Amino acid sequence: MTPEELSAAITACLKDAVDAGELNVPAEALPKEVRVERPKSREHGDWATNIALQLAKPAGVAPRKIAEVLSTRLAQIPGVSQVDIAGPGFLNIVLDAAAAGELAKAIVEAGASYGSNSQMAGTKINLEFVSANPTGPIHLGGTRWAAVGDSLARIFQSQGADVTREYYFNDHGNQIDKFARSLLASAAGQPAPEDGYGGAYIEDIAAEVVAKNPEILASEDPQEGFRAQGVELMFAAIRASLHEFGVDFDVYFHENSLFEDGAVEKLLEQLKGSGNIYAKDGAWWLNSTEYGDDKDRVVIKSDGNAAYIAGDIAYFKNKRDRGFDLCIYMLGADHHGYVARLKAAAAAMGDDANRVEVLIGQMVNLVQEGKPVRMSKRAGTVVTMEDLVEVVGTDAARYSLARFSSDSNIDIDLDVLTKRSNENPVFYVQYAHARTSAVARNAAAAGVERTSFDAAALNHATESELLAVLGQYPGVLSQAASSREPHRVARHLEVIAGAYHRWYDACRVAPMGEEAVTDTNRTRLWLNDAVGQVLANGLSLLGVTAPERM
RNA sequence: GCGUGCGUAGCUCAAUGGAUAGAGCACCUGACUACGGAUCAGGAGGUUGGGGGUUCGAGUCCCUUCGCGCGCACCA
Repeated sequence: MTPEELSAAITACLKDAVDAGELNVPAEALPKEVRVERPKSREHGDWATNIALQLAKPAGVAPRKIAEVLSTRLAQIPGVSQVDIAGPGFLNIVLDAAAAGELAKAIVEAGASYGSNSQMAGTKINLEFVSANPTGPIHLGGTRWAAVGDSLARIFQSQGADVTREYYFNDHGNQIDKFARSLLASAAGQPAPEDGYGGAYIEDIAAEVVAKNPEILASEDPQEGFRAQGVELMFAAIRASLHEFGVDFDVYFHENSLFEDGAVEKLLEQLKGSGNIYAKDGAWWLNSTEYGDDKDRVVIKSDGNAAYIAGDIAYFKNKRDRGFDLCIYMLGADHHGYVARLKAAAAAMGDDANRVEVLIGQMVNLVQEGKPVRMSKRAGTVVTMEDLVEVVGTDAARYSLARFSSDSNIDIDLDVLTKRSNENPVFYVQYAHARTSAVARNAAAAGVERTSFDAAALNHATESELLAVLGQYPGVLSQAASSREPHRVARHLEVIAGAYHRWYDACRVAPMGEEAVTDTNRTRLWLNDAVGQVLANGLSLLGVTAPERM
């Protein structure tokens, strides 16, 4: 029995009790679904619910009274062996070993689909992340969004959503001009411009452009030549790093394309007629304060040119025209001022601002010897995606960035990265998976096969614990999707790995020595394989491999 | 100044308003000469920055205060 099944059964009991007049609760106070939790202490049973506490106020009855009414009904649920009322009114539930054990078989039979769901089916999501300007390699901050964003996309997909990963490729504007001037300066043997870009990669790209076009410095507009080809090369390098990192975008959207076909101008003309845009001081303004911005923003400058935000509006319209129901933007904390204006951009189109969702993630800090280190090219403390992958590998890099909540700043210690990478919990999880493979190999060698299955044989304390955390996995995925928090998946895998290691320590799968193979051996193999399956499923959502040997 | 996020064990971080606040690392003590010791068992380590409030119940919600990060352009 899974927690979802138990939850559904309790919900039905509650409805029956109300229908039978045993409880007087207004219909609107009844939850659609009763939440079932795993108690921290084993003394509180396998599962617990606080439904009686929640209904006490609307029903106007003491919580323990409600608990008493429900407990007799819950005890009738097949598979439930015991129901206790504890504390202020918690209902603690103990399952039959057999009912709990069935899960092992169900997981193996579900295979890669265990944990999947169709609750987001029919939702077409545009998930935009990274979107770093092609003026340099991807830094640690962008690397974090690559790991988190790609995982989130995979988690959405596991819940049935239709997800497009999108990279907004900014190739229009003066950041790019600075980049082009920097390349030109480097090729001409001059120092980098005042506000330009330095660093070895500029020299490399400039040299590559020159190698391909020996005459470029003497051409009519060398800066334009460096711009066009430099951006191309830089972008190819970024794509290669991302690919190496296991992140491939479905759409690389060029900002330039919004301007080339006059879409922005056309759009601006339309917007002048909408109620969300007004003229003042010779410019046109968007009423972004309506959406929480601290001031309105200029859309068309007094010189008649489009301001940056005009591109955002056009881009949003473009996404909606492509059929996306929900446009999610993952941005760093240095862009949190954008939330209101992106929502205002949607509203300016006459669209629902809730079509826009902005996820703000906090920064990655570098630490060395306990002290913060500023990223500085000069000091050699810029850490790029490639650097990170080179030192710890893609698996450890992705895992260590995805296992933290995006709401927290995270500190990455350069010393830990370079010297003690095996401190990363990814190895704990991967090792557990490799161990399930080793156990399966040994079982096969001993003649243990998944022929018979006796759920009641899974009655050891570590087995009850292991089954419980495996049962929580689908709920964790669902919550990770709805709260947009991939780190929950990683944390839960660590819990499963821990429970597995403890079980391994206590319960053998293969028989010892000359002992005969029993149904217990076979049943435990189901459980072992179920764990391997769940760990593999979860790791794949994080873009991390599940090795059979380490 | 305004906005926003954060503050939890020595360090890095968890904890859909639930019961005794948890892991990893570091430290200490142990484990089957039987499926891989990248493991397991145990110990020590906390006034969840401080102070109020709401609630049957607060690390979590509200107010206040302190500290840190980030942002506050007719730049893109």
